[in-house]
Amino acid sequence: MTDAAEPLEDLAADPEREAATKAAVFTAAERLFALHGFQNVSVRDITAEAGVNLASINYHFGSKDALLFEIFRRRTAELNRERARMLHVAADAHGGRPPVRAILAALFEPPLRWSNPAHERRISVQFIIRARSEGTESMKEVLRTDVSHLRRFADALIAALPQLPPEEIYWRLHFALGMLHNNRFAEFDRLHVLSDGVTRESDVEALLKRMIDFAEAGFLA
Amino acid sequence: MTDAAEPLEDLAADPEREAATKAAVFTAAERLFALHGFQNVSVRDITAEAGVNLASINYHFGSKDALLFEIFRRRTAELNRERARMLHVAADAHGGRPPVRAILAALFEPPLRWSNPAHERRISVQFIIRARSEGTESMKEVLRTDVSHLRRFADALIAALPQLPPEEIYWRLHFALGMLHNNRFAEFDRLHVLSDGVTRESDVEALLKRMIDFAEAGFLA
DNA sequence: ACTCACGTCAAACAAGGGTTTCAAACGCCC
DNA sequence: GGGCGTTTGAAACCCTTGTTTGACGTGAGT
Repeated sequence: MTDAAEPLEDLAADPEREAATKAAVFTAAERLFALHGFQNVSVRDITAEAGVNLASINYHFGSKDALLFEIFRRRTAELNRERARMLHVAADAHGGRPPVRAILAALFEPPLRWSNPAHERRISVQFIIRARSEGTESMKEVLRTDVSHLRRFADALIAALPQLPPEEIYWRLHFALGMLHNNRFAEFDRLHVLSDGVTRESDVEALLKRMIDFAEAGFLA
Repeated sequence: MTDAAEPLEDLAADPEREAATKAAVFTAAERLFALHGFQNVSVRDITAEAGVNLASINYHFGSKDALLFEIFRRRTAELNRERARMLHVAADAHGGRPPVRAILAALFEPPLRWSNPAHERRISVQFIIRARSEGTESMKEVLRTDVSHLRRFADALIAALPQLPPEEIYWRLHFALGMLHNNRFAEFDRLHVLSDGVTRESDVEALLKRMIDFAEAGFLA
């Protein structure tokens, strides 16, 4: 098996000699999984794209599922950290009770900004979104039970909207997340066809504002 | 194994005696696909659940993908038909220009009503939602290019909101659909954990009202 | 120079997948 | 009842998959 005390520091700035092929596998896998789906990518596809040997995945990660899970773990952790940071900043700026709009910004901004075509983490966002619908059982288990991250946002919204019953808040948060998770390449394509090219997904700043406007109105209804 | 050769529900318009096993395969496949995902269900799983021979799928449908596509075709057609009907009724009731709320109701009501635990088509809705994220290439092709159904709703919304630029309408329709497509079993589970059991997905009427309230406010923002 | 841990490589393995085959059984019509 | 197209049954086929194996190369430590 591999080592148990895994250095879970970021792989972007890694000690290049020991983890060269491991990093190559990681990035190639993330890319292929995000583009074609988890089940439609074989370990041979990944190792071919990364230019490494077939056995590398099992040697460095243990199994294909473990590799998947490690990508999932790292990317969701990064996303959650950035979201929590923004929520914290918003709380500080508003005396501990940020308004709905600021909470929604903390929820939407990180994934949206990262979806910018020029951003290095664009593919990571697509990977995370995909994990939600086609993830393995262990990933779904995490998504289902680890709600501590989301609870912060729910609590902030409950504090910002004291006139609404919490049940209503939970549902509206569910709706807002649905809006967000629908931002997949395939859905953009459909929208592009429907609008005859009017909609431009590449303008993420405009999209972010649109999403926040829509969701804020929904919360304040 | 179980009483599988029982479903005498006719298959829309089939001579019922010859298609007994075909119908059994159809319903078993829809159920398993909706519950466990397309790639996680083998033809052996389906034929075992249906209590028919392994070769039945290839004989009656040609291939596993063709079976998938036929279920997809039929269920989306049914859903689109019902939606179009409701939109038509709403248009008649409002002199050809139904308000936003009526349009959203036509969009949300059919899939939501069918999601009622007691409804026979509950599983079909989950199947359709799944097709959007894990469908085969041919299914995605249909979803991407066949936008005639959705165009009716977009046009109705544009007529109902003349002060908004069409681009804005398209995006908000995209958001509304995201809200809807997020209604998967797994997401309900997560919401259930988060809210500590406060939210009840079984109350589809309340959920429908909540969704329409939220989306209407977003459109009128 | 020897050792030994570590990474890499080609090859093979075992399992599961969808599909095909062909004989047997069935249903219907003359 | 006999013929004939259709459906079912059990078995096999063949390909892809993830994983494992054991040899080989490398490089630092003594």
